[in-house]
Amino acid sequence: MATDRDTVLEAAVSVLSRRPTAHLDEIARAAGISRATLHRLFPGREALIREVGLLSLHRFAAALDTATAGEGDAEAAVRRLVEVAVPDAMLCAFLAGENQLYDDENINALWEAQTERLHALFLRGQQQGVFRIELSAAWLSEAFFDLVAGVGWAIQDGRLAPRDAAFSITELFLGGALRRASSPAPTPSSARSTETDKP
Amino acid sequence: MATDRDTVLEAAVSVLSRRPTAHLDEIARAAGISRATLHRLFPGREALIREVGLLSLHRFAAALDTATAGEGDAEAAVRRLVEVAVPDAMLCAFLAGENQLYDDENINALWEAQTERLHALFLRGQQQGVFRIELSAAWLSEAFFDLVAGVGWAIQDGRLAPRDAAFSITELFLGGALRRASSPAPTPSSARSTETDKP
DNA sequence: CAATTTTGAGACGTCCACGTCTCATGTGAA
DNA sequence: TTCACATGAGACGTGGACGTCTCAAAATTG
Repeated sequence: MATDRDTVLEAAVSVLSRRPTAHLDEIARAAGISRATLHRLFPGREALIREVGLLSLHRFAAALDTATAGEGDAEAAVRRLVEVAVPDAMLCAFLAGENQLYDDENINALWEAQTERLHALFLRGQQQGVFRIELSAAWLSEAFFDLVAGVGWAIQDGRLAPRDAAFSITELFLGGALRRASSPAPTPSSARSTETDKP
Repeated sequence: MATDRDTVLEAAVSVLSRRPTAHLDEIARAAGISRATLHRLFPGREALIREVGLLSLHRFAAALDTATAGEGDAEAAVRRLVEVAVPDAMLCAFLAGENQLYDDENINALWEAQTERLHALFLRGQQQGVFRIELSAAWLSEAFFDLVAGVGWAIQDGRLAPRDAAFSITELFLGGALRRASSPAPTPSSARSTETDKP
């Protein structure tokens, strides 16, 4: 049963995303198995968190695939991506917290690749004229991933209902990222000047 | 020199926010002091991270204070808050990652208090009619903090220029949170229904 | 039912980070 | 200069998590 490993890994994520220093006992108990079995599945702690990272990255890559994030209207692509990525939001939360501390070259390359795909999506949206250009595509990618990760944490802690997650992300993010048809886009230079409160 | 402790704590944040399992050697080196001096300043690891949490919470509370987040127009309050909170974004990143794993009752109470202040700000904005009501105030608080934390990480990793941080957060977040004057607000129920891509 | 495999529980030994100590060096004040 | 104090470097003991092992119980398979 190859799915058994994934089940354990998902349980590990739910623990590690909140308490990165959790003992293996705790992770094993969260997965419903004994510490011995955990060691039979994964040689050690290092291997475990490495596989957790890989699973998370593969899941996110799969989300980008099934959402066909690289094709068509960028706004629609973002909506699809959110819908598909939210179930794995906790894995994204783990990635956001752990970020780039892996020595594994393979993992870093995978991470870079997915980041690049996200970046390309928002860049395409800007070229299509649907996303604002005052906000850099890099920042849009960053913020998008932060919101997905935040949703993962919030759901785990019971602060957000899972059924509201996709709607919440989509509305908030697109509201800030989409270029409003009517209003002329403010230039970054004009907006950067320290604007005070109200006229 | 009371500021010495804070300097060390800030250095500790920059390490711990990215690698929560970092050894004390690493933290000491990041702070430019020896492990012995680190132990002289803080009795142990537990005390260190506890004080890091306290510093972070106090800084965020101070940001809410100096931004007078509890008064006046909610939109202007958010703009002020972003401007003041961004310099301490890394501390928020630490809080976001560590979240609620403290046994200390004092810290948890402090955390709850600041969360409540944020929540009240967005609730007030909704009552004033400036913030969208389809997005719950709880979610707005959550997302706001996530973005600030994300900016902290991004700045540390050099993915975002510090001078762009406040503008990026403000524009993206307010763009999604502000109620657009013209368009009628979509109801959550209508929006929740699985909307496909484009008509 | 019998045989095989898998799992859980527990007992070890090992290793490393932590906490404490001492001592030499460096720094500031008298 | 001299003294008092703080700091850095290093050694040392300890505790606890980790990794490995064994054995009994349970599950699966025939």
